Amino acid sequence: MEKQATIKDIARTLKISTSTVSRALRDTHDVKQETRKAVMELAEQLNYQPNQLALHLLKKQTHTIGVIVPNLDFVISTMVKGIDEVALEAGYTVMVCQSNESYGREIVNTKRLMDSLVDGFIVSLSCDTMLVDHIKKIQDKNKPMVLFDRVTSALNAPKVILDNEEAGFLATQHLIEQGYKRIAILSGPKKLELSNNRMEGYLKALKQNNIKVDKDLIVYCDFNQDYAYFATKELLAMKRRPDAIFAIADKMAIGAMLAIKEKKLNMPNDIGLVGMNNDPSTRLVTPTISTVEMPAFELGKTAAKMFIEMMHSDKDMNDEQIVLRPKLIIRESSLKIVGSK
Amino acid sequence: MEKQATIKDIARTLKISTSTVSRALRDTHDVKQETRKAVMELAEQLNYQPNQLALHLLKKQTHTIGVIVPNLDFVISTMVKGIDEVALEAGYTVMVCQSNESYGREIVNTKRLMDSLVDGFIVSLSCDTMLVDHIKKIQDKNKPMVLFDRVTSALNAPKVILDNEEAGFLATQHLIEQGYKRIAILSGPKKLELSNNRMEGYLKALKQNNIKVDKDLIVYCDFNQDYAYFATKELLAMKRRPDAIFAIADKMAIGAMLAIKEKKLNMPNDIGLVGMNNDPSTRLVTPTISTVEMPAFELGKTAAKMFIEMMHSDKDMNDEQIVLRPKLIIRESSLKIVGSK
DNA sequence: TTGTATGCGTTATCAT
DNA sequence: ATGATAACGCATACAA
Repeated sequence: MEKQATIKDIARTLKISTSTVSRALRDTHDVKQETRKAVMELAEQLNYQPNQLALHLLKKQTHTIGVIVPNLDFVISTMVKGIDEVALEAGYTVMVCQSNESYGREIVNTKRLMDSLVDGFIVSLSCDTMLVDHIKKIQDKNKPMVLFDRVTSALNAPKVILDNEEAGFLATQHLIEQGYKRIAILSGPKKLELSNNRMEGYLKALKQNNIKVDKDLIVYCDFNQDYAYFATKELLAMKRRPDAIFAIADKMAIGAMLAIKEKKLNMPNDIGLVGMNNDPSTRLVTPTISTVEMPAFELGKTAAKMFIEMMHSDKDMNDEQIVLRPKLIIRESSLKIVGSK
Repeated sequence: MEKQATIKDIARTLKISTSTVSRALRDTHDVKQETRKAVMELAEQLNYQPNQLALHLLKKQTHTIGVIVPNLDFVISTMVKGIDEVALEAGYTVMVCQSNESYGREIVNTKRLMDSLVDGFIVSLSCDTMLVDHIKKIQDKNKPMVLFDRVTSALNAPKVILDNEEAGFLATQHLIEQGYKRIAILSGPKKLELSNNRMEGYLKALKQNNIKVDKDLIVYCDFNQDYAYFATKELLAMKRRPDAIFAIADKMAIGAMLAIKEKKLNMPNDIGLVGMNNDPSTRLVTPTISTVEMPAFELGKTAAKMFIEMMHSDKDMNDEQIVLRPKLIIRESSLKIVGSK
């Protein structure tokens, strides 16, 4: 309806200067009780709200965090919720931009937010991202930035991640303990370090158990159900097919499950399956799918806390890295009851 | 690294006035080729980027849209993706705030964004929202606002919604055609008009088929799997239990499914089930769950387009309402093959 | 074609 | 205790 009232309006009406109004609105001292009261009352009456834009320009900060994520699937939106929670409490507003797994989109988004809109960034890389110059630009401008979940060693920045090697190890070791011998891995895009780390956990488990690595059982896949479905079909068509599959994301595990069912193979008896992320659907399908859970909400919160700390301190935090622990959740798809075979 | 270069820096270096620089950077005429070229080159070299905050203050707009959503589940994040797409193309940046289905949180979020941070809002209400004064305030300040998906007639604003009555009708009519007689509905919170509209579709279908309404078969439920699970258990414990259930959201349908399976009832033979939203998990479970699909991405895009139109025109659009059509997807949970009983 | 002055809303510095 | 003024970075009406 009406135009937003400003300090000037108050000053004019009360026939005092804008500086006095400004002070009355904030300071406790240096202003007469009487004036202060008058100002407060009029402000209330006019429903005065300080113009944030003016403050932003003046203070050169916006109290806004740019959050760049590859998409908003279950796990990531849980992380975002964590970021949100901490940010809100610290007085920050969050701008979430999804890059849709596109490198180009990620660049556009960071560029747009960079130009004085946000104080800093919390970033998780898209699958598609190879070069990280656009991220380096953030650092060049001295804006605080924290990487989380999908990080890269090409960037020297504070990071909050899952212990992905441990996750890969847990899943694989579990399959081995259940008696599976030929364990395939559906890994993610090679560009993502997270894929490689989970794979290293897989390799480590094989090695510790003296199982020879079979290159044919290592498949690189997109984070995508359909792709995983086709990849699994191929795996199952091998002369010596795998007797277990570790998919490094539940979306892919679901794709694998569909291929396995189509082939009329029984889980866990004919073939074992473990996914990762504890996506709600893994509990709903038949059989239920074992998975490695990551503390997504906690991870988001931690990233935000780290960001806030980085904002408020001036020490170099680029070497800091917080690693959270994954947790194995055993369900039907990989649990061979003793003697059930 | 270095401080961001400003127009002043360029002016000083080139020994010309800031206004000339400003013009050279934008206008085509009114500036000598020579000067223009010099300015452009120096700007390039200094990596000059206009300070958005200054522009915001000057123009009194931010080219930012505040998007308030109750959460970021599958359907909603699909809608947000649609909003994002259109907004980006139109040169707007999107600030997504999830209210977590909390009335209080919704208020905090709108308030925070309102204070000169965004040019307007695209809003979907939280389950919990009863009063809409905080939304009315947006309108009082003459900020464009579009409601989508979860809307309320308490607000006079442009709206983009699904034809929820039609959705309810489609689902119920389908169940009736499959021969189900005692059809229960798991409806959502009464506060949400969307719940009531879907329910009206349900009632309409019953009426058209001369089926008497049984109040015991109408259950109000939270949008939540667990709640639906317990509600369904109660329904199934009735002396004359329903032989079909329409859950107005897939999350609830999943809850219902779990209760049905626990009771060892067969879908679709002993009992039929239809959900709504076409959540990916409905295709994964056994049996697959019939559902009513809404064009979520399209709905988001439409809302954003409407918002942009509202920004650029000054005609009163408060009475506009765009209604999108739902689509029934029949799957195993409700399809009785003829003679299969 | 270019420069000067003013303003967007606020706070901080320096007077008074 | 309060006021005048400058500044944040930019655009624009008005002069020249």
